Amino acid sequence: MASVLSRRLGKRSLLGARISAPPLLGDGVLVTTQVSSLQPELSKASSPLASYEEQAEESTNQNQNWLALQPGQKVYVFYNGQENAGLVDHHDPMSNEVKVLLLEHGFHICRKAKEVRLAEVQIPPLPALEMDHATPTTMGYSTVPVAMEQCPTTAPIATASAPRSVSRNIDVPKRKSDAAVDMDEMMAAMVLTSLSCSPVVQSPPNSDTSIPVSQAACDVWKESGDMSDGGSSTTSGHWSGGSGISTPSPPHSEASPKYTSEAFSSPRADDGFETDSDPFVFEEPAPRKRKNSVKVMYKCLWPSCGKVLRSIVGIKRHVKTQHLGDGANSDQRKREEDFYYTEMQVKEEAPPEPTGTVASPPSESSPIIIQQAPPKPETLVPEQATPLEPPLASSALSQSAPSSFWHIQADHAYQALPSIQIPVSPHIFTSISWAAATSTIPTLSPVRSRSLSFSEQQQQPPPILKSHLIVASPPRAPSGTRKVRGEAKKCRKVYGIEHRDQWCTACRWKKACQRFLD
DNA sequence: AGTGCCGGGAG
DNA sequence: CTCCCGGCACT
Repeated sequence: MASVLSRRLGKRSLLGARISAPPLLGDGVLVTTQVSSLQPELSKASSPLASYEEQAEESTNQNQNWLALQPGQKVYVFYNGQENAGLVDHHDPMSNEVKVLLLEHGFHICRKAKEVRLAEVQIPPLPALEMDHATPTTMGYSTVPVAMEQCPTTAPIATASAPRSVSRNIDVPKRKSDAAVDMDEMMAAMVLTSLSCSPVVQSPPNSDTSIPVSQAACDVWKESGDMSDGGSSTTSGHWSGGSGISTPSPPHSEASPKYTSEAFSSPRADDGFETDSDPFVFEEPAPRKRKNSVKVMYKCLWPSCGKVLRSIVGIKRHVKTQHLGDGANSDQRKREEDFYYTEMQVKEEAPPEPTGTVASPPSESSPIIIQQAPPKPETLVPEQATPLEPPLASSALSQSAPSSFWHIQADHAYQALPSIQIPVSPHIFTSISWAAATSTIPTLSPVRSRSLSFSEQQQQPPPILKSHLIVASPPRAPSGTRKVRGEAKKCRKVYGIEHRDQWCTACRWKKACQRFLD
């Protein structure tokens, strides 16, 4: 995960370079040598650098010559048919010409950047930065034009400080262009990211690095709230979803209050994930940062509504009153509301962004659902289905049978069930988390059998069907989950034990017969 | 006793 | 996941 992110960051911009360069090369170290020696271990240590390396490599092709052409840099140029050592006096990025002071001759010549060969193979510490942004490039040289006027003087100076010049040039960014800000933010993010990989060092470096850019960093967390949020939540959705799902769903509803409060009040994921490896560790910083500047809002998901409210209560009321109507079946309504709003993280100062945060983190929305979904699954599915498709005329029955179920072929239904049920729930719940959807699955089984029987019933007298279905669920509760024994003939009766191979699969497996449904 | 099928185990 | 079966509820 960390690597993914870092890769992503790396590609987006070169902050990686920015980050590592100043601290690493800052002190007049000869970039050429230093960097190369540092890089191996650095790249090992943190992925950001690795991506930086990629960048550097990529960049070498196009920018090989000029990107490192800093004033004072030692280069070779052809003059009078032979290669002469010289120092870069000025490199004009626009014309891509380089003014070089020939050491042997003591005067300047202009050469195309292509014709200039670097004295050493340099790994541009920051140049990567420049290649992405024209501004930085120009900026890096912003002082040069002045110096150019005084070429003679500049050159010697440059010579003296040649080794330094590169790094000096590199960590100049004093101005705060947008790009720079971005980079800072990204840089902070990356530093935090990479640092978070090593728990030991985690906190100290964190604070150190983030201090200068704390504000920016905050913004990053907020800005990329989508990204990191979405990313982390997406992933956390997977992780927590995975772990959450694996645990039995009943307990969920029991522990719901705890769950919910955790999810809402303190989004920090570290509590639960302490012992987990990188991915989880990585998540720590984000929630913390976010906690300060982001607040939770609730958005109505009702088509063409999009109302955003601050309180969960408010949104529920809104959904209930505005969209669901205060029906008699308040119990259903109560749960139904939950599916028509989504939690979203909103920057405190900014108004809720509909698009960015709409994708509500599954891991966070699930608690809501779980919290409030009392163990009464029958209504769950139907209720969800109703808004999506106009209520069917045939009353409670049709409501309780999602259309998807109807297409199940009786004979294969048993086998098809697992695959059908699962896809159906997410479809219905749309933005609802898998965890939630999954948690309902077990309890859904009753529905399954009912709807299945319904498909069978379509060929049979409706009255029976109706009564059966309506009565079915209540009676079942007292008698456990046992299905009422059907009257229809079953495979066993029809084919006999001797023709067991002709039984439907379910019958063979001693499951509810799918061929002769009641 | 016969039947239907849930829950769960084995591979 | 498929396949199987113990064991229970019901007839």
